[in-house]
Amino acid sequence: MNNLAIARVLTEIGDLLEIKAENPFKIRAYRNAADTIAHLGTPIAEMSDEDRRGIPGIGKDLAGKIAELIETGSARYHQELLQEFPPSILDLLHLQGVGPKTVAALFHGLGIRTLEDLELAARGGRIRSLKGMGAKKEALILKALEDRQRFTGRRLMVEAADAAASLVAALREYAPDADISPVGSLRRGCETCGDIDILAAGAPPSIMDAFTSYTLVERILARGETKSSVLIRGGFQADLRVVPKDSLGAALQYFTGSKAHNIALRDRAISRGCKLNEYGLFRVDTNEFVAGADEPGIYAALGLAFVPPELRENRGEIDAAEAGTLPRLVTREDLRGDLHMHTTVTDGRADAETMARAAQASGLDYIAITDHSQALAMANGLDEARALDHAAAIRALNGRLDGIRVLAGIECDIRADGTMDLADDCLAQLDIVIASIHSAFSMDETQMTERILRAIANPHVDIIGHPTGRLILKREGYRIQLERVLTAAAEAGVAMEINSQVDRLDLDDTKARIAKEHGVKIIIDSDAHSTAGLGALRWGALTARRAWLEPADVLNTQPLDAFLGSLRRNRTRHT
DNA sequence: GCCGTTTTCGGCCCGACTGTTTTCAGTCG
Repeated sequence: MNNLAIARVLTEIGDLLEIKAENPFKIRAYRNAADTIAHLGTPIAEMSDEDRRGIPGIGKDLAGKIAELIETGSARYHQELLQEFPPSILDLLHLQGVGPKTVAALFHGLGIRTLEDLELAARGGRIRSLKGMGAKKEALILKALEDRQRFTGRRLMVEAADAAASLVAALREYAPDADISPVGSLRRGCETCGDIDILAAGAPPSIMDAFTSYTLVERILARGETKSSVLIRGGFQADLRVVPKDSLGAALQYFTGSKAHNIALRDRAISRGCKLNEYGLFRVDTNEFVAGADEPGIYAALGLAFVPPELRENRGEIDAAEAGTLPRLVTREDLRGDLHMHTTVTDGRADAETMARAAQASGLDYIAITDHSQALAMANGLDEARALDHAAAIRALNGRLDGIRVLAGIECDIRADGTMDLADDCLAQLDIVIASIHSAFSMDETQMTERILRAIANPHVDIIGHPTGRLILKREGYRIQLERVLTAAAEAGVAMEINSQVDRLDLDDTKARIAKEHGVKIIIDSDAHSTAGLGALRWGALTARRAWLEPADVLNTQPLDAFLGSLRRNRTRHT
């Protein structure tokens, strides 16, 4: 069983326990563990029992259940719970406005087991026969069933960012003196977002009207003095919170999350005789306001260095903030070059010169043109002769450009057997080579690992492109033994890419962090297929920040000469 | 179920909004 499968079982146990009205802290323990394991990076199946128990939030009991899952593929405790409740009942729990208490009442009171049962009962007016439920609740449930398809699940960060930007612009126009900004997972730079959270500090109460009457609002879920929720066209839920200006910092902290980070921070507040909420940090005994006007003030009052939003996942950042060892995170502005892009010679939409001028305008000092190799026939991939002609044309381009340097490279396919799609003497004549997999995804883990190891062993390969091949929300990455790949890359001096395409972000944050721990250097690049595509670097940089990367971890933060010198092909060989 | 330079037992984050209510439980983030 892999980490995600184990996490799913633990989450399901948590959900079932909640319907059973078990101890809420026990439920939290299961969910915490599920979240931790889902983001672990290394396969928990390969860890020793002792190492597993060293993971925060995993104790004797959970370690036992995890071992049982790995050894037998299921857990007795989980199966026992499923004897009590049919698994289809969990679908009910995921409806908007339906929680564990409602699910339990529906199941025990009316025998409702499925979404179909629920719809029939609601239409038949039978829900209102239950204690604490009325006609409105019935209507709410029917709405939730209706919205289920359109408004469930997470979406790509870029879609949330776009939707949030228009909404924030509209609100700022309404209340120009207020501090209005996106918070939540969007501010943390998460690769997907489930909803859009917006904070308005110092806005007049009437901003709620501006919010609920925003042109794209389809339905109002809640409307209060300080908090409202709406569904907007395109499938997002958006929440607006209003606080006084004095509470700006506390509210930013509170609504940026994550939940796990906030719980840990409030724990810390309690241990220091304080209480932390969205209005500020207060002494419990005197109710004295300690901090809250600005966000760094909250962290300082708790004895912590300011934690950048991207790190707030309770993955070690609080200890690091206490010890003063937080990284100085890389920024988009630190990037001097972009080493992966395509032109009209293969499947891009602009020629090399247009791409170069656009890159220069975006503040870059150097780029590499890396069109596809021949295996990608549908993209008009290059054979050796065309690749070398293209390289000559790219180098000639430098004579017409001033202030930006263009490198001649290739994104060369890694064939199924691990050999490169172009001959070594061709690759040797280029300035930079990215090796990527675009075919035969469904190999087993060992074969796929050997395939990439063979590519790393080729002395002309500088970078492994989108190393796991995942497409966010669409396709899981191919299965590889990441540790082996990273160890080999570190030894060979091959860099790993963070591909900035919004549906790739590959390596992802967790894996890029592990790469850094293995001493592997990272290259953040856009994989642009048009001039607009160059803007994607922003998302790659966010992912790198979530991976705790500093400028020194990222090769293309360096000036051109130093960058070239750090490429595998140009490094002095140690024998 | 986890966790402990106060604790191996007794803690475990916090507040807003809704609906069905005469004071609050349930849900959500």
